[in-house]
Amino acid sequence: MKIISLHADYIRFKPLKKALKKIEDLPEEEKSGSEVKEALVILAAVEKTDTNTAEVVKKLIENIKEIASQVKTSNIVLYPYAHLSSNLASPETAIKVLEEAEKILKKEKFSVSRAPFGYYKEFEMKVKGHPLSELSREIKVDEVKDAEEEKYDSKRLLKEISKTKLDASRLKENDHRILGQQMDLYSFNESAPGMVFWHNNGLIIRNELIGFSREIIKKEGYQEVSTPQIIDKKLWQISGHWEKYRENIFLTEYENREFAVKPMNCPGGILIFKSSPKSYRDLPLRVAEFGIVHRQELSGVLGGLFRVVQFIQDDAHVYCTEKQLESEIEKIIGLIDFFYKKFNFQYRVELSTRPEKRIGSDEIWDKAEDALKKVLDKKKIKFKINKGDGAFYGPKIDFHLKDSLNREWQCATIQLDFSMPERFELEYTDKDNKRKRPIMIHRAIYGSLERFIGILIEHYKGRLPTWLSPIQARVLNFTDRNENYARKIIKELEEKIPCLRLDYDFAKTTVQSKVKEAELMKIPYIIVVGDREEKENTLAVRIKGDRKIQSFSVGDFTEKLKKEIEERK
RNA sequence: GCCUCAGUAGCUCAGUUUUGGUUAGAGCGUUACCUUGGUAAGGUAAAGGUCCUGAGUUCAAAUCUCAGCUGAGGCUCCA
Repeated sequence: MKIISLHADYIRFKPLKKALKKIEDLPEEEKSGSEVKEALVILAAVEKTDTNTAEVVKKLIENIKEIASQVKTSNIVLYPYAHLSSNLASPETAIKVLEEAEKILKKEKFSVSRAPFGYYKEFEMKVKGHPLSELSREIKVDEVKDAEEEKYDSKRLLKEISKTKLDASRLKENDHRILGQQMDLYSFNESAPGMVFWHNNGLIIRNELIGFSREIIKKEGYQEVSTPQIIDKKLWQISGHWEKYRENIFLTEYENREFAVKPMNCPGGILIFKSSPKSYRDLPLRVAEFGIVHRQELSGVLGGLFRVVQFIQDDAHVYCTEKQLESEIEKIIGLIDFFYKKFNFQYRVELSTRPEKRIGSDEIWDKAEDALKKVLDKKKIKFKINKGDGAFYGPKIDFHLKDSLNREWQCATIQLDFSMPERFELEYTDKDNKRKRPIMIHRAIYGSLERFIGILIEHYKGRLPTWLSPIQARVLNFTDRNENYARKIIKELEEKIPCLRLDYDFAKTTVQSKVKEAELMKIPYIIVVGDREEKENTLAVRIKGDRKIQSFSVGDFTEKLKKEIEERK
């Protein structure tokens, strides 16, 4: 807000006609204008930046009071004067500020006149010539200071972010939410609903799964990329997400530009595709991204790791020609089957076909659906057809897995897409030197790492394969006498298997209690050493909960464990 | 988002309605000390509580009322 204060012998003003259409008519007594003597005239312009009107008014009053006491008058004239600024607030805001200021000044025993807002007015005044008779002031509310002044009590707020308490009354014993807590994998907090706080142990599983995927897809000829977390709204308008998916998108802003927190990875990936011209020799182009996405979901659908707001997709986009389509899909189905067999998952397949609202010709849809069907048949995969359930841009194959309550969750997905290449005008130069449009395949194998880990935990009842176990082996000593030998064993194991996740428990309690503790953490290899082992230079190992204890030489055990981890078993 | 249910110590739970009432209890875990043992809980002691948050009713609220948050199951939608 900008003001000029003028200390005048008198001011006379009279409204002539409305300058703004929406302004209400003046009451009769104001139509003839008025005259104020010995006045402090405040020419005022409220600006767009004056959003915190309460603070602005407060500061305006402070300024007026200060000047009024200096020039020794109590007659204030508030005079709207738009010409002081080129960045005016809305008339509503301006009137609000001026009215509020008038009210407060009157309470403080000033005599206040307010010239009508939104009228062309004629005015006449005689300004005194003393040093304080003409002053200009800029009234600014400091945003940072403003935030500080906002009253909050951090101790009280701390009370509000209590830890999330799980109601396990209807859950099975092997529910991932119960096991996740027992095995110290992750937690939730009400301050971030639907978002996972990964503890060290859980993050190990996530990283191992990603590592496994990286290794496999590299062999399959994939590149890997990473795209920004927030991207200008424009991109989502181009992709169509703005219309189709808006209510699920988190919005933010940066320097007066609207940004969307990405709900999907594809549009970002497409920008990489477009960053350089493509040739038919580049196709099929397989690009993977382990991308973090955020989606606003209805609060009632959230649940454990199965349905979350923030998750990582093992996403990939394959850009290919029509001819390559079938073999690419076949490859992806093979890949999904390979991954799911690795975990002994029984999955159910659905083929979703053209919906009523769709883009693309029937011919293309025929081709696309046929391609998907053909590959499924060829692979002898049983599937259910979900008529009309495809995406608006193409048909899809979904892979479903079951949880401990026998509910099905969609994990892997293969989606054909003719829409994005069109909207983003993707092109490659073909053999005949003509520009052609590639087809895009979206695919995810785990689907979301979160959901997949939830299913994994329940599937294995917490007893994960060794390569995924957060703690792969724990060394226990029988008595203090055996601690040195135990440390020697640890050193040897760590030297021979550098990536081994090994820990120990030398607590001065019974072996039974230490074994129990280790079993609760579902540690696959519990290595116990006592006088006997020390004497024979062996290890007594409890393998994957088996009560029959096996004895190994250190060398044999190391070999076995190393092999198992390397082969991801 | 809607319907139903739940939230008390790090974890699992008593206590909460019928009946609001002194300093909110237990087991496990933790810490200290004792115990030196052969594969899912060795002993003793101590520490540990925002009774989800806020407001209301009341002389008095973990307990009653209202609002909100989070979680669970279901509906609907998705990976």
